[in-house]
Amino acid sequence: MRKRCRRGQQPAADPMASIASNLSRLVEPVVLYLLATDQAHYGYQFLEAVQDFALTDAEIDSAVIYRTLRALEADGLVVSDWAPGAGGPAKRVYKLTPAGLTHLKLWAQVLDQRGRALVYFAQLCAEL
Amino acid sequence: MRKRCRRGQQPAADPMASIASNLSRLVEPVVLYLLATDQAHYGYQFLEAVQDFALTDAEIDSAVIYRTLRALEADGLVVSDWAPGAGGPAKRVYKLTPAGLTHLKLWAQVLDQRGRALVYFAQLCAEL
DNA sequence: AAGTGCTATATGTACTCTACATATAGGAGA
DNA sequence: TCTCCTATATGTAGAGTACATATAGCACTT
Repeated sequence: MRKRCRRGQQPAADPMASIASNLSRLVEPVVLYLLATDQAHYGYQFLEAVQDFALTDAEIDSAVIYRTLRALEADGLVVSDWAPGAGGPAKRVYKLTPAGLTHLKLWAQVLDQRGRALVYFAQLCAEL
Repeated sequence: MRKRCRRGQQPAADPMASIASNLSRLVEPVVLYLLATDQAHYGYQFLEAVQDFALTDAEIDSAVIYRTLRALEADGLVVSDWAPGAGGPAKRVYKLTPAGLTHLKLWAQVLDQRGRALVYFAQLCAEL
């Protein structure tokens, strides 16, 4: 059988997880939200905070976090500064810009709409 | 500004649409559902049926439909047969297999879960 | 001094999904 | 013949991601 699972690791053990792995990770909106609520301010911290966040149950890759943050900065949705490491290496600390907050609000509207559509679709399927 | 929009066409005119375009199209479950409910049986028909279906408001590309159907067949979730064209070229007609129906039910569970998470997340953002 | 482990950022590579473009072909009607 | 609608298919490129790897600071142990 062809590999249906973009993200490997599951040896077809859990079909639910295998399907869920095909959904977008939505790292961008979660990162923006965590910044907006002061729950995380630099890459390594997001790595832990995002896992707790239930938008996806898959483990988020650190590479994705770091690249997402850089992309957000390139778009002016966040800004960064280096902070000396407190008992460890230096951190690149991020702050949300006004544009970033606006962007998060847009994400919220889109995700609400999409979420309702998904629930509705699931209900249609359940009636089969 | 970097191109945030994987699917082009919007000239930054509608930021909502631009964000929504970053969401997965979820063509696979919709195709399975349309097959299960006898709403479509071949590629060109899915092309129209999928547009009406509100899981995504973006226009679905025909290439995606055809490749999705072939992939589903490679996995044994659907089977196909050629049917002579009624006033037009021949059609490759698809049927859902039992495995395909099972797969759709799994999709439904995953999407219900994900949908609720999205709505919840949107609500958290709205409280900002 | 060297080794281990945690913190922290970053890049290289490969794969999937998708957008957009293009190719092919049958049939109907002008 | 030309054009249009129906119908399937492939080529290519970009985005998002998984997995692997490289780097370095600091603390603690041996």
